[in-house]
Amino acid sequence: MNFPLKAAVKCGQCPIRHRAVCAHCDDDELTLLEHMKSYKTFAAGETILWRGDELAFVGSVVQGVASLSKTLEDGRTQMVGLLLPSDFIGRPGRQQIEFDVTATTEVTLCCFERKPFEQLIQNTPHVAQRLMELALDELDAARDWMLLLGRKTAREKIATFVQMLVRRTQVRHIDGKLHPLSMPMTREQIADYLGLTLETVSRQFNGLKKEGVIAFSDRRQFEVLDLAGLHAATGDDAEFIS
Amino acid sequence: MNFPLKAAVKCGQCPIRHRAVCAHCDDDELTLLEHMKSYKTFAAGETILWRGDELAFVGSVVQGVASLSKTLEDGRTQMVGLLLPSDFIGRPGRQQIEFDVTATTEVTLCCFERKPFEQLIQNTPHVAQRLMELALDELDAARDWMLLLGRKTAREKIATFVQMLVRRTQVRHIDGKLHPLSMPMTREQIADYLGLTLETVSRQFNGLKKEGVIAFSDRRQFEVLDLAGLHAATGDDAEFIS
DNA sequence: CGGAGTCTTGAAATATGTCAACTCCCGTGG
DNA sequence: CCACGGGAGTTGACATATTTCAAGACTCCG
Repeated sequence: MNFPLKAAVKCGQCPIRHRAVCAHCDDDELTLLEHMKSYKTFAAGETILWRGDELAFVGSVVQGVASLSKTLEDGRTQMVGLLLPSDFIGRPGRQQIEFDVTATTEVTLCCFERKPFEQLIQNTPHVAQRLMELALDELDAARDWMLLLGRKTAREKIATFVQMLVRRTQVRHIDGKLHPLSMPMTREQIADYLGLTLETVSRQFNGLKKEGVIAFSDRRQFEVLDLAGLHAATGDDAEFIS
Repeated sequence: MNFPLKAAVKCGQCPIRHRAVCAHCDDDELTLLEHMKSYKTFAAGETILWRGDELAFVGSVVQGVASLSKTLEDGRTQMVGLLLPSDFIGRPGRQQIEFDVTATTEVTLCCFERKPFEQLIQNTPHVAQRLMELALDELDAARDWMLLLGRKTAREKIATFVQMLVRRTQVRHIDGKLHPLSMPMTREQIADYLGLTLETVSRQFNGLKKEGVIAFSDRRQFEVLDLAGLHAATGDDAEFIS
């Protein structure tokens, strides 16, 4: 982790201004936050927080991807959350977290010290409310993931994962074909996210490739050729696709 | 569902008074709630809410067990939450839910109409705060369940499930042996909760029985003979057992 | 007593994991 | 510039946990 830089970017120009914890803030509130915030950057693979750590700071992901993961006695691990830009780390009233937070790619966080931030929440309903919304969104995502982990086949898991990437990284589509996307994680990380092994992940990607649903340029760059085919491969009930 | 009975029980004597959404309320606030609430009872197996339903009411589980579940196109289903007494159904700002809510046993709910309840939240920070705490608790539970679904073996899943029952139903222990507990669900429901088939659930219960970890009196009544053995069988990291 | 739902148990099928070899890619250092 | 090395990814053969299919046992209730 490099040294915390004091507020390099004005909140007004921040790329996550309208989606992060500050989304509902007015200008006055934004000024308050601006004085409290500092940026921290973590290299890919670096651990941001360890399970059980005293939570010194909380904050939003500005750039890059971070992940939450849990580990069993014998080392098996499961990702329990993927944090993309605008997602928040740390919760009011929790001094510690029961999972590791790791930088999956290089990550930039907009951090606040926990104590002052919690005081701010008391008098800033806009922030408290947004925090609630973010928590509920995470809960929804967690429940979708439970369905995936408990009941989907390897193929469905991979298709769902790709579909999520498409949704969460805003991309333009040109006649049903999507602009190139990049996998923000290694096969092993994907495996830990989907409850599979990295070999199975590799095989299923190649399965979808052979069927012409996706195409790889690079091992990390791909595009979706058949969006309908992708949806069909997720196993989800079509009636409820959002 | 029987007819809603108007506030049969005084909040002061309510069994979930100190844990439900009203936990932090003072007497005045409680009086407010008391005028809004009504009880509804659902028989075992009855559906309380369908996925996609307009959410007319929200409320707390007073008695019994309800479950949240999601279903795939072809009918595979996964429980994504188990609601025990004091747990809350419905979230501020959400008009609908994206899972089915079903009564697992006979369930009594303490209900509020959604619209008035949401207004009440605005002026009652005690309720809003408690709602946040409950949501965060659910998020924690969901993440533990993701680890279970993605990475645990059938045996570990069953052991974890039993452990959860022990924790969530307060029971006295007598020299490491626990008073009889009852399974609140069928083998099939347990299977849907754990991402297994009912046959596997049955086999694993019998496995733990043969090893003397648990003992069944009835098919639904059992006791834990070896609490340490149970913990060991969950696969969880001992250092972090709470 | 009969029947339906629930649960158990067994044998066979299969999806995914495990183990191992090999390729590809990229950066480093001589 | 090339050789080297290591991490990441692929592919194959085999092992196995869990599912699937099927039959039968138990239990409650009309």
